[in-house]
Amino acid sequence: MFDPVCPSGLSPIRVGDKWAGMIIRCLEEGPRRFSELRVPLRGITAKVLTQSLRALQRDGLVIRNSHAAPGHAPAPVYELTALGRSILEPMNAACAWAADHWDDLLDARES
Amino acid sequence: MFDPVCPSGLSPIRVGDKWAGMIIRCLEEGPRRFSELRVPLRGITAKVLTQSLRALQRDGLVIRNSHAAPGHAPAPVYELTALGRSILEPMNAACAWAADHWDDLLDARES
DNA sequence: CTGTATCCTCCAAGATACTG
DNA sequence: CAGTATCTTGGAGGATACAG
Repeated sequence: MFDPVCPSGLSPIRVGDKWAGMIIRCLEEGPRRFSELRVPLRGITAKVLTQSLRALQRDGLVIRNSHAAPGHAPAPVYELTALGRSILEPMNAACAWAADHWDDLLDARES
Repeated sequence: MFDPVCPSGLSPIRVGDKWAGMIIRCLEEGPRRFSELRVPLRGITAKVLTQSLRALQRDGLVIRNSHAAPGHAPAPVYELTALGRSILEPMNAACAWAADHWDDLLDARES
């Protein structure tokens, strides 16, 4: 299990629901299709991915484009909106914090 | 209802559990006692405040000091650790983002 | 492939009552 | 004042089956 907000799991900072941060990370490098998202997000079910994506659309962070080419099956792609890209900044700040203080967080838990 | 991460409620960025961000904000200006925290955090029950505080202690963000003076009842105070204060930085980044994009978030929801 | 429809489980969070 | 002890519940999230 990895963390949207960096190394993995311990950071108290979250973005949206359980998967939202990771979805945003997956869309960072460009538009992706439904099944492409399911690969890095191992373990997510179709239902939950749909739910998270709908929530991100509702909040204006992600947009769904239905590229229907004639003679082809419709191939919708999801991509970040400008708003969605803008949230990468605070996410990266959170990520940097988590990386900087990883040892402190680990120490606090085990002691 | 207000938001740990700024204006109020809509921001997809969260810190810890439901109350953690707000608790951290309440401790920003100095140590506070249990009952002092319950005032700004209106509606929180003793049980849930205890739980959140224990989680913050476990993660090393908050420390509980039991100032027992002779002849007085014990008066524990909660305060941020250095680690706890350090998380204010990414929280403020998230806060700034939320403030900057408040209108976008509102527009996305209502349309 | 891209979903929707059901059903189920678990747990965060609240209500309430009680204790040192 | 500063909690602990129970009980309850709404909803997030997962499993599985089915659909266009």
